Amino acid sequence: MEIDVGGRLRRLREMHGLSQRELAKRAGVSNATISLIEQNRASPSVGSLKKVLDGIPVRMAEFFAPEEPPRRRVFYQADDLVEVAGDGGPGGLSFRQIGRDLSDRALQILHERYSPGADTGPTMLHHESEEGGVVLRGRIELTVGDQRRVL
Amino acid sequence: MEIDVGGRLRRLREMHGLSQRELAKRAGVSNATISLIEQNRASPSVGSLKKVLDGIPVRMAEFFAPEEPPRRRVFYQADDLVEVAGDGGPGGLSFRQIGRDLSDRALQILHERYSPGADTGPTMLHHESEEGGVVLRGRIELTVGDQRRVL
DNA sequence: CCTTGATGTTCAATATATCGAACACTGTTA
DNA sequence: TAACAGTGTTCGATATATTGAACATCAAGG
Repeated sequence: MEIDVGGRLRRLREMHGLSQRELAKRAGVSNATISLIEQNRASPSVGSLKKVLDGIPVRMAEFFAPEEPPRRRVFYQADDLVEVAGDGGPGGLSFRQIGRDLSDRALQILHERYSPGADTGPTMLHHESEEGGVVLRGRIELTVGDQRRVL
Repeated sequence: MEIDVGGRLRRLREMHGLSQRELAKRAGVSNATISLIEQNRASPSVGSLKKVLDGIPVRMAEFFAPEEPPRRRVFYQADDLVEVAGDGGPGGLSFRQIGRDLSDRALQILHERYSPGADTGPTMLHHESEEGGVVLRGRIELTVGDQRRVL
């Protein structure tokens, strides 16, 4: 997934009615730098980009925030599943989450795998929401509140 | 206004349980690069930073967003599975529901099985809620709104 | 004790970003 | 016409980011 840094910068600059030299002066960089960045002939350092954006002014998070997610993602491939457990390695547990960004979702779905003997530690996990699941293979001991079962 | 890129990267990396070398390998950069960035001894190019963040994974806008995205956690519980599809027979489809009484629940979980060639009929199923799932075995064609995919 | 494997750091070599100065082009004006 | 002031681009020199290999440290076994 490429980011058209140059294109975004050029659009922003022109939107604010600035020439490359004006912006360069405000940002404390050379006009050549801005030209090269806008042509994507150089990938600016974070520090430089920050200086340039401060001259417009635009904040970093704004700059990288997509204008609008073109379309809500509905389908995911097996390799789009995001490992959200601490250790994804073959020794521990694996929680693979459907979708990367859940910020506008009410539902989180995980595909979980526990190696034999693995557990989630001595402290109870807790959250303000409902939760349910199906054991597909193997046996697991589960504690919910004061109830405990092996499934 | 300075941005502690190194500190943020280090915190993110450790939060995900990755070593500098592991992350470097995923990102396609050298471990030295990550070390220098985390010490703020180098201001990475946006191209490099993008590669590194993709290895975690974290998006640029997230990385530069001042506030942290809310984290959610999940674990699970089990019960009797209740067949809720019309025909539970060996010829059609099978929807097995977690839990018998959903009257005080916000969440319904189903374990679904489709025989080869089975489908849900010509009329779209619809409901006012969010829905998600994982294909465990086989291939299925899915239509959501105007998007269609074979998973 | 001595390995082995993992960690993060440092260093010289190389790739790349950035600078200052030139270039080419446009429109304006004398 | 010539001279000028503005634009964006390109070029060689320099600063910086990035690399690959080394280094130092620590924990686990033998």
